[in-house]
Amino acid sequence: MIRTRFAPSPTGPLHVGGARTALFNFLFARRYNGKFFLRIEDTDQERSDPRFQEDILNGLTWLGLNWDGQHLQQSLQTHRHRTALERLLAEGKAFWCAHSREELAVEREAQTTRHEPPRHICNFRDGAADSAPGEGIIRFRNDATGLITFADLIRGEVSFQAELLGDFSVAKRLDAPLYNLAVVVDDAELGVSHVIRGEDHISNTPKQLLLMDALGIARPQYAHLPLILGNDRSKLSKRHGAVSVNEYRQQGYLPEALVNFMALLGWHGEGDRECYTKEELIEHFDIADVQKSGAVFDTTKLDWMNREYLKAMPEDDFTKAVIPYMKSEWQKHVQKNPSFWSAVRALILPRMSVLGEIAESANFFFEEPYYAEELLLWKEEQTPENARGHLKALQELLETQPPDKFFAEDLRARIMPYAEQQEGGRGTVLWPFRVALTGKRASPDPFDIAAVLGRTEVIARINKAISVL
RNA sequence: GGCCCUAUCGUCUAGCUUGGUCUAGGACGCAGCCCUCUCAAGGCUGAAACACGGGUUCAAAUCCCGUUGGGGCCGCCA
Repeated sequence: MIRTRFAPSPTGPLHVGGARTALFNFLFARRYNGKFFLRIEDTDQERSDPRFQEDILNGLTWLGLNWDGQHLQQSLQTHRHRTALERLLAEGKAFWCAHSREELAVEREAQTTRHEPPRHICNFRDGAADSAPGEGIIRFRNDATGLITFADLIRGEVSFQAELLGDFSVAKRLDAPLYNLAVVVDDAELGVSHVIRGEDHISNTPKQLLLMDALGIARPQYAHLPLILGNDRSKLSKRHGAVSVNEYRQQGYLPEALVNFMALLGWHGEGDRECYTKEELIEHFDIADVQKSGAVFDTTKLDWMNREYLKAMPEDDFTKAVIPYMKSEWQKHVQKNPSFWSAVRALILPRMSVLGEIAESANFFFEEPYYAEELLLWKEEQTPENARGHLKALQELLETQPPDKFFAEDLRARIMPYAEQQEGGRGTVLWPFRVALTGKRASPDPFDIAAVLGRTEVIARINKAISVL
């Protein structure tokens, strides 16, 4: 049975790199009807924060990456870590090291200047007289020689020289395990069959392998995912901009789009297909199809993908999703006027990448626009007098337009013949018309907008524009 | 500095296992055209890549070696 896990540390909000790792673990487990677990690695008391844990859980839930059973809290497992440590100590496979951080730093620096591999071969490893149990930290006594090799599902065979690892640390105290030890013990406890994690963990793997051998734990399969990169091709981090899942959620990206996009960062299915639902991803995902090299997180493609998902969304779902991004007055207006909203939606949808843009792009449907006089003038050459004349003509045409014939096509049929005849072209009429309604350089077609706004409001806005000129 | 990973358009990638069908395919973005009062959407067209050098071979993006570039890790963090 396939068993995977996502094991984030709650030292920051869920970021896209972590989310992608979680996604691949999730897909792999679901693909083979296995289990996907979530374990919070909160052994670092200093840096762990329950608020980050909250953010991680929320983010995964929002993305639809549901894990099996209750999530695990690593800090609650320390009795198991302790048992493992005591066993290693008793068998002479681990020892207490009393070196200070300063001493270790000096040693490392000297090794670097001598071009030697940085490692700590500890002189307390044989239980030197001046090292007392309980003093300093616990290290693994690394007597391994030769190559440590493991098969990576993505990269093939990966080997390390055992001697280069030195006597690495495994715990600060008996009840304060360090990462490598905790991971090994907890993965064994969960029965994890496949460790799927970021490539940045590849150099931890030989240490974990050594610990597993010492503890008599069977090795899982490994798959080290390529890293998600920033624009400068270094590991994606805060300085690259928005990296947390929550930030994307707040901007109005859809979870389906983000999942689809993240899946394509390092994975590619058959043929030219780009769009996959979560279920389709589960069906098609194969760890062997994962790319080896890092992928830049380029949000322009995410924007496109989000637009595709937005356009494909059922109307009610879209409404539900976008409402939180509107002012409360707008929300009320939408709820009271379903046909109005339906028309607005059709006009703004093709112009929208993320839900949060609604505040900017749809304001004129809900509020009277403000604009500078010059904006009403079509190109530089139109005079205010000319524009005012056209607006007055529009006003008359609209006032004589029957209120029940105020659809976009009626208005077009009524106004276009007038606009066509004008010397500077139809723009001299249509541009001031559109600006009077929207106050914007860029917007949907004025006839469509006028039909949505209704006769009274349209005439009022034209009058206002006339008074401005 | 040591170790490890990696290398196809600007970006995400297909192709590499089983050399020839690759004048290297798709998507995003970009440019142009159509549509058009504007901005989108939509339609059409286009520019754009096998890091380099050696081999092996009749033939290499595909196999081998080397170089260079990029990245990661080197914690009493995870």
